[in-house]
Amino acid sequence: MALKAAGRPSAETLLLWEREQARLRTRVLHGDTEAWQRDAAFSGLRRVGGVDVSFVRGDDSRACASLVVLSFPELQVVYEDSHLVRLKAPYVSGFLAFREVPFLVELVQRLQEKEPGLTPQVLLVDGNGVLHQRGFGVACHLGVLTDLPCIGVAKKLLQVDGLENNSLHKEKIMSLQAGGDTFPLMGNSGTVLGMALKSHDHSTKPLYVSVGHRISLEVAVRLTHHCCRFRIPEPIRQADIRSREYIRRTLGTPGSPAQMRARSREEQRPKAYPKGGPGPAGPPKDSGRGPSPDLEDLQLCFQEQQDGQPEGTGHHEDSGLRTPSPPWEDDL
DNA sequence: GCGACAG
DNA sequence: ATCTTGTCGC
Repeated sequence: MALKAAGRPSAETLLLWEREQARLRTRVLHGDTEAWQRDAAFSGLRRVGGVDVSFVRGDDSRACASLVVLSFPELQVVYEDSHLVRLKAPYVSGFLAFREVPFLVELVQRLQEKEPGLTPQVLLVDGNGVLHQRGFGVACHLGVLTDLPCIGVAKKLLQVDGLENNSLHKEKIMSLQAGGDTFPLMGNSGTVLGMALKSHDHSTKPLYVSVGHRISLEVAVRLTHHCCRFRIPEPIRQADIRSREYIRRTLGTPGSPAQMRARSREEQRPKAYPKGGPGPAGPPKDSGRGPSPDLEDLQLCFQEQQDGQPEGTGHHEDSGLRTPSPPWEDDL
């Protein structure tokens, strides 16, 4: 009865999934249940978790699930667990949780067994909460199954209940001024399903924050903003970076053009230099350099330039004069 | 046939 | 979700 990780689930499966979502939905706790959520400075909040799943390009059944815990408000990683997993369900919009959530629950359980003292007081989840076709996105699903406060943070607007990424929506985005600015996402039903959040001053694309479990929308938005050193909140960003890094290091990307080129370069070059140091025209690369400034951040910002609008200012022709706020820092 | 489509 | 180019600045 094991589902293939690729291919569309049958209509019967989708009906079962819908019933499961409806059943679990009754267990969502709305509103703030923790003392720190009521405090203007989040006093008492010490640990914020983030989860993410990264995928193997050529393989539709393997992925890496990561859970990280960060100190608050410092946002330093104090726990990480990355695990290679075998996917059992395909991605279907509206049913993301059935693909990812089993592994996320397992990561939380492992943490509670090994390091219960590091259990996060709130979890930021890549995806939506109640901003969902049936009001039960992955952040609600994970929240109910773990009973941890959860916040849904999506990078794209899920167009449900009349919400549309149309010109009016884009106007509202452009009207956002400073980091922390928001506008409500009101469905046809008249309910506010979530908030669009400008996560920092120079971010073009907003985040779409919605409630998962045991937290109010206002607190969810304010906390998400407090977690943003760059566009993506640090807990999710660290989980993303670490899960991708795990895949890159263990599986590489066999077969990809870039990997093939990298491999042939690697084979032609001697791995050790027994005598003369680095070969003929080999300037000593970086000898005593400290950790170079977040290389990962640059990758994220390029991704934004891809799925975002081409951002007409992305030229380098305006040399010399001014360096206002480079458009490519959007994801930093 | 066409548009939509969290991750 | 995944891949991808090249460039500036410290």
